[in-house]
Amino acid sequence: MRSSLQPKISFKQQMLQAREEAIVQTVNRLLAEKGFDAMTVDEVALGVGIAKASLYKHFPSKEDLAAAAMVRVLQRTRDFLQTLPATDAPLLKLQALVRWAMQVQLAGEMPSLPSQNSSLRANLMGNNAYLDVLVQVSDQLGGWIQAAQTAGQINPQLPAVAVLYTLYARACDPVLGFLQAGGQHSNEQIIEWVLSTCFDGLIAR
Amino acid sequence: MRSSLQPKISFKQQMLQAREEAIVQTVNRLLAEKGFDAMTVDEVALGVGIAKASLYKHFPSKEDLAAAAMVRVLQRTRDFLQTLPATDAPLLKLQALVRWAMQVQLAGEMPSLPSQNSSLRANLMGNNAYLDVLVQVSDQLGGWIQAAQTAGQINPQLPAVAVLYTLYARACDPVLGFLQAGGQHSNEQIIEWVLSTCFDGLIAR
DNA sequence: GTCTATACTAGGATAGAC
DNA sequence: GTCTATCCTAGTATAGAC
Repeated sequence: MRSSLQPKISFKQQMLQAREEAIVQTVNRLLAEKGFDAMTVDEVALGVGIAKASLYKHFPSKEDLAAAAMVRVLQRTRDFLQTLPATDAPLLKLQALVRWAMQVQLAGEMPSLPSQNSSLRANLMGNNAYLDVLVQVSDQLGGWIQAAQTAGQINPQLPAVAVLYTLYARACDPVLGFLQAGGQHSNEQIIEWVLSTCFDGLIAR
Repeated sequence: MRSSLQPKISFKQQMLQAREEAIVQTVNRLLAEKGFDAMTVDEVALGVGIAKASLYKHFPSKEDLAAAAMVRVLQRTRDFLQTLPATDAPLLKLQALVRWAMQVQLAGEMPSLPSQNSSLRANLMGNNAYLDVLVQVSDQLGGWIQAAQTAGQINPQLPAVAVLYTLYARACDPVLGFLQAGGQHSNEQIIEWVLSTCFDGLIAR
């Protein structure tokens, strides 16, 4: 009985999920392009090709739209981390992550939220899907950071949390965009330079 | 004849300048606290203690208010650079600058503008006072950077402009605020850590 | 769950008197 | 140049029909 109904339900759910995925993809692009404040819900609706009111049936507020995009990018991050060979040294994996995140940013797919906005922060802190995946990623990275410090690869004098924040910050470093705007260098070249400043520092080794 | 009138004119001008200085100071604080988008002109007027319309007699738009705050902080920067002993090594002066900028940020006095906002960028690019002092500071720093690279102190493989952007970026690095929000460490300690990641890198030396 | 049409508010900017 | 009062657009969110 139930099994004969399952396909229909599943189909409906798939449609719903596909629609929401389209929405979140548009939000992600707009957040990367213009940031949270400059992004308007009208633009999102236009980009998805549905009415604004329909958007609000899926997500109850603009903040929730942004949160969904953040969840998505964190899931992509978590998935990427899982593709890294367990045999690689922790430092190598951290560098791979930062390189990957910079590629995402230069490809215009890294959503950026204002770190100051309070209503947005409150919403995120009440969003369990967001908190869950953020903790997952942070735990994974935190483990690698401590291992790399114990192995003497990453400066053990730095608190692990400072290292973690630094890595997160590089993922949305404005330096990338500035260098790209100059138009003089390839994305690959830019990424290697910023990677170098991040891990090796400005001072010559 | 003229000389007997000068005091009165000068007094008026001084009052004007003092009023505008008070405005810019308030704008600076609000920009540091909440950023450009979240700052409202009403708040500025309230903070200064004058009517909003009066504000618009001094500055024709919100963008011009922000520009004035940026000019002010760049002038402070230029003045700070001039206090550095000419005998100091270029690298030492660059480190002193970054340390100073971080102190300013942690003191809540570093105005932060969204690097994406287009109307704001257009306004800044048409503001000669801003461009002038920006060029002054950038030229000064650019000279030190190249000298430090020639001396083999700063990694000569990096383009000077990449180094310059990196220094500017550290001045408004969100990592500082995150670490400060943790409430675990002193401002001095936080600054030394971020300075270390900036110049020495994450990898142990 | 999608649409059109609209409510409502915040916030940048201005009018006009003094 | 300062004020009070107001305009007006943009933008979030919702009502109500289908």
